[in-house]
Amino acid sequence: MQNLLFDFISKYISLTGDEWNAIVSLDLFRSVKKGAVLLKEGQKSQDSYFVLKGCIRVYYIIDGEEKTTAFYTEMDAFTPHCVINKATSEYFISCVEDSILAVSNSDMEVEINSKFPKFDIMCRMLSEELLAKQRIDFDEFKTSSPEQRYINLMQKRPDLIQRVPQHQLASFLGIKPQSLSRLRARILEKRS
Amino acid sequence: MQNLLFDFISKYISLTGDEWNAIVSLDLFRSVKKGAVLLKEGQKSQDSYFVLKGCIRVYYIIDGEEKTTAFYTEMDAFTPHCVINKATSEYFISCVEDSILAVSNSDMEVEINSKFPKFDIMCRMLSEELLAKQRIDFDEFKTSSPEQRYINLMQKRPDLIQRVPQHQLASFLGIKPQSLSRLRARILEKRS
DNA sequence: TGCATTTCTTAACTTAAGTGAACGATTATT
DNA sequence: AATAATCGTTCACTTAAGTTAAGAAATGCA
Repeated sequence: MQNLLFDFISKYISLTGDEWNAIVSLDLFRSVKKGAVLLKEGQKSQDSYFVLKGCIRVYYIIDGEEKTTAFYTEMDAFTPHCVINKATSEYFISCVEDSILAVSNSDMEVEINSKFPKFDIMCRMLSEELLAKQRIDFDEFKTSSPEQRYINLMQKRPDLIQRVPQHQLASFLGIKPQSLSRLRARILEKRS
Repeated sequence: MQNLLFDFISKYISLTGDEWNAIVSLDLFRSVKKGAVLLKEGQKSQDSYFVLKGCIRVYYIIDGEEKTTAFYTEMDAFTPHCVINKATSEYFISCVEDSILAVSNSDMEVEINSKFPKFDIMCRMLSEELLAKQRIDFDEFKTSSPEQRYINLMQKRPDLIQRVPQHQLASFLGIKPQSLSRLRARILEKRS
């Protein structure tokens, strides 16, 4: 399981044994049960996540309704907004499935980064890449209809459709669960 | 005008005279006329932008139609996707108004960053911040209706409504120009 | 296992966005 | 200054999403 993290980091920088040992010694790995809430609205946190196995989701509660806006799965990295701007969280994070995560807090990161400046470079590369990628996702969302978004999702993240409840998928696509049901029926209709 | 860039950088790191001189000597500042196209779909580029004055926009041409997805105004920094992943651009960038930009290319950045590692830290902080901020914007977009999005825009970026053509605003809000007209009339109706 | 809760789907109705077209108003172009 | 092109708005009509409600299926819990 640790190998996955090693492989991920190796995409950005090459690690010496010492550097890798420093990471391992941080004891980052956590098993988390399905349904567990990692962060609540209004809480403060310093934790960043890397998903080794499983799936976590970001959701808001607006007028008593859950609105899911993001899913992170295997090999996805995620630092909540509240960690960056040192405020209280505007959203919840919970586990969609039993998951294994690498959880690092910002103190650890400051320490590791000061010892190995290479990690700063990695973090920069990673967040620049994620920023540009997310920009494209956002653009795609803006420029397409709910039906197109669902079809895109089938192509780009087909696993999500299987492993995530429909009502969570719906708000992820920016619509209501009933609309998603209807839209799926419409697509099946067309295919036949 | 240069002061604006200095102030911006100072939000992240403190600069020595030498460091600031190194930046100034790069001769980054460009005047760009309204309507000028900075990047075309299919082109390669290494340029990142920082807006000192004016406004630039990102747009796609889909089925012959322009779809505007982003505006960058005073004190906004923007690195196109194609610079990060070294591919050809999937979108256009053009000038909404006569503008003054700081344009840096990645070679310069590599050079400056290797001389002054501090800049790597700044880039990391900046892109982490932008990533988290954009995540919130995306979430807000997903969880609200076109009408709510427009009302949000009135509060958060009222200048955009004044300085940008309606049809560009419309696709920025994920709708057609006619719908934006209608929606604005609806809001005025309610206020009276 | 049985009961309760949650989830998904379907349906009828309402509301708002998409579409195509027309119209002045503004802006560019020659 | 005259002409063309673009832009913003309005309208009538179509299409799809939101809403409310109901029922079936799946899930969780006792």
